[in-house]
Amino acid sequence: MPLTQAVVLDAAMSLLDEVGLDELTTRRLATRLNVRVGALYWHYRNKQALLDAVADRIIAEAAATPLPDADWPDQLRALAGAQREAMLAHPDGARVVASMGAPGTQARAFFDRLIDILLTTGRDAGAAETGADVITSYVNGFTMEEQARKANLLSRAERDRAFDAGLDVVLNGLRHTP
Amino acid sequence: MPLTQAVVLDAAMSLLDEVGLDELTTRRLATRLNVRVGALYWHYRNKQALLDAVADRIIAEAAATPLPDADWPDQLRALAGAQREAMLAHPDGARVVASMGAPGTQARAFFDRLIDILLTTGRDAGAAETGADVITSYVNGFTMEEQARKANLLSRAERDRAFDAGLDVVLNGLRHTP
DNA sequence: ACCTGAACACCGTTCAAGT
DNA sequence: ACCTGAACACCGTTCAAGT
Repeated sequence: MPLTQAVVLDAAMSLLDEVGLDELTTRRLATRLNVRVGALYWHYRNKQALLDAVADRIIAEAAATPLPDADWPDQLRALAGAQREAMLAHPDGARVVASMGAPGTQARAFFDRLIDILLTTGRDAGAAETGADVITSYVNGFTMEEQARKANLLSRAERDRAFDAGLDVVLNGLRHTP
Repeated sequence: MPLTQAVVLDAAMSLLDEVGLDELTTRRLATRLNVRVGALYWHYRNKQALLDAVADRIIAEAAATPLPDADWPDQLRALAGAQREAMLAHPDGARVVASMGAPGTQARAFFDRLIDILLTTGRDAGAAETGADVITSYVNGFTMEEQARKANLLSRAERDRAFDAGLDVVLNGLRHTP
């Protein structure tokens, strides 16, 4: 049967999981799909478009996480944690997400969930956006650093503690910023 | 005269400034230095080692910023702002810093300045490290996103306001976290 | 010590031509 | 509509040999 965007994307995801971003090449991907390289360009305009789809699929795992029946800081904690998990679940996941050319549907959906929670705290739209920005910047910055440099130095438990401690600072900031 | 690490690094910096990270290739760099590609490998083990040096030089601009004679939140603000400026001053600066393989002398020096300021607030070593981590994660995460996706959508003034608003949240968090 | 010459094993992208 | 064949214009890295 012919290739589809979804089939190419699935193959790209498993190639990423097996070899990491630097070895995720269009040629390897084509070989894996039993197709010549040029065929990929019928389904994705270029490699970056494919990587954007990969990023959005990673974020989809976080965007789908159920909200706990708890207060807003714990809800934000759940989403922030899910976003970190989703990126850590794939080699170079944070780098793929950070190098995204344009936010996809899932990225927007995830961001909107943060906004919605923050709006329940009596913030106006601007303050909610600031809050969502701080959280995503912190999560992406932390996880990028973690995956690039700390994963082989610190245990997973130590990194979890560091992430949670930093997130507490951010959430305390949101509590005390109008 | 023969090449040195410093000469190669200088050329790499100006090539980055002119063409960006994706076009900063060892071959272009060699051409610019009037040398064959292989010569670079006498001075740097590989391309990543050179990029690490580039990253450390970018951070050097922030690490050298003078501390204002102000309270600790304003001092942290100055350092965080300088780090963002340093990355924004070069195309893909945030991506270069975030993709750093190992922190160099300047990265450590910058981090230590954050730690020192946080230690003046009565925090213990662990809490100071958490604080420095939150700040660098936020600054790197924000600037990465900014340079990759927002620079052409929002004006510099709008992005400055967004950065400052988020930084205020982080600093309020530090104020209200023991 | 420092660089050249030359090779090795790759890349991403395009596009006429096939089916 | 979807893919092949084949090319174009590159990559990063290594290393014997030169100076």
